[in-house]
Parts: sequence; structure tokens; C-alpha cells
Amino acid sequence: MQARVLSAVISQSAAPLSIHELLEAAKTEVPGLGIATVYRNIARMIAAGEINAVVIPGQPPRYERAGKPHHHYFYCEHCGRVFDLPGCVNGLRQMVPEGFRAIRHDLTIYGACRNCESHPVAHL
Amino acid sequence: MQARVLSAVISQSAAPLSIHELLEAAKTEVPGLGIATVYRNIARMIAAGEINAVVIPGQPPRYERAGKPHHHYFYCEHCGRVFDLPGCVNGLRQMVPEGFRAIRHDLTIYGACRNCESHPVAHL
DNA sequence: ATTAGAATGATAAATTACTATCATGATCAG
DNA sequence: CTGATCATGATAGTAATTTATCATTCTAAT
Repeated sequence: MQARVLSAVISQSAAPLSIHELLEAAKTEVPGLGIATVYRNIARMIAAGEINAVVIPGQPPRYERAGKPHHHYFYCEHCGRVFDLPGCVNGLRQMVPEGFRAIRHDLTIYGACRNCESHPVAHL
Repeated sequence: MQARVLSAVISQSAAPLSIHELLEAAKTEVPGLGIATVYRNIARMIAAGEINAVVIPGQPPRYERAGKPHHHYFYCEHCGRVFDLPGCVNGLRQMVPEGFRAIRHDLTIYGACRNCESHPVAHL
């Protein structure tokens, strides 16, 4: 059953995965896996609240297990990987104008990850 | 000349505008304005460094005048408008793992703007 | 084993954002 | 005015992502 494999791949990934990253990763266990099945199961898992979509501006959505503690993301502009950043920043409250109501926020830090910083390669 | 009108609309807008918001706004001055002209002029203004693209995750790009002081954005989930939030947060440095190099960051706060908070309407 | 219903994979179609093309119209130097 | 060039608007085409369709396969209860 592909649903179980897809769910396991997402749960075991340290970073959120895109549809294609998920397809490739799951193919090692289910070689014939089709992209339609990935989309179908992602939709079902989102509806069930098992996973959340993570959107890095200008990139296709990635998905990660729901229920993690509050965190943000680091996007490596060299290798295109996304890393979780535990914790949050201070002073968010002060940024919200009087009369506005803040519900949630997204923070993405861009740069080079440890690997790309120590082993420089061409940009993607 | 449409370039002048488009440039003026962006400069005078308090918030970044999408291609369609810009088209609609500029049509009040140039009724027959075509979307191709908007795309062409946006591309030229970006190349000239006059404007910057602003991407709210999951939304088409918006554009605003370049050279503003560092700021972030508030996205109203009721009316879909984007507002500038001057300033920044503290503690960004501490979120970046050892060995990673941060170059820039995006912060978007989601919620209800003053108008939608005081005059509740249906979601878009 | 049989059968009904659900899941799957391949692929067509839809959606959205953007780019290319091209005939027409504006601009301007001479 | 005249011709050259450049911008414009309409629209076709492209690219990327997502959804719909459908025949086949799998699953499970009997």
C-alpha cells in the first residue's frame, strides 16, 4: 500500500519534501509509483491533518509531518534543500499595526547550508 | 505612454501590487491597456532596478518600488491585500545553525487587516 | 474462487503565469 | 509629409503544476 510508504517517507524526513522529492524517495520502495498517487495521498493526508504544506516563495509546495513544535525554514540557494530551524524570533508583536490581528507567520532565511558553505559548488 | 503610468501607479501604492492589480489600477488612466504591456514594463523596471518582486507564499508575485528601507509584509486573509510592515524582528541570528550562512530573509504575517477586523466579511 | 469496491498508474485535460509573435498605431528625425 | 523604428494590444504558445478520467489491478469479504 503506497499510502503507508508515502506517510513513512514524510514522517522520517528531516526536511519538508516536494511532490517530486517525495515521488523519487518513495520509488525506492514502490518502483512503479505514479505521480497521481502521490498527489492523491498528499491531498488525503492534508485533509486528515497528518501533514502540512510548506511554501518557500517561488517554489513548489513541500510537505512535512504535522504537529511539530513551532519552527521556520532555511532555504539553501546552492543545493535547493530546505532545513528546519527550531524556535522563533522576538518582536513579532511589535510589527503588527494597531487594529490588525495576526494569526500566524512564515519566516524563511535564505543562504548557504553548512555543506554548500564548506564545499562550494555552482548555483542551481 | 504606459510606462509612465505603470511606474506612477507602483510608486504611489502603499502596498505591493500583482500584475492584475496593477493592470486594473492603470486601466483607470489607460483604458485599453493590455496585460502584455504590463508584463513588458514590469520586466524592464526590474531589470533597471526600479522595482522589486515581493512573493507571498502561494500567491502570484507582487511588485513595489525599490529602495524602501528594510520591511516585511502582512497578508490579510479576508481581503487578500498586502501591507508593508516597517522594521524587523530580533533574534534572527540565533536561528541560523552553526556553519550556515544567512544572506537574506522573508517574513510574512497573516491575519486580518484593520478594515476586515472591524467590518467582517466573508473570506475570499 | 468470486465478486464488489477501492486504489493505482498512465495520461489527458485544466489551470495559472508568463513569453513570443505579429499586425497596427504612435513617435520622431529629417 | 515620409519613412524608419519602436511601443502597444491581442492572442497564440509555452511551461509547470495540479486535477480528471479510465482501464487495470489489488483487496477483502464471502
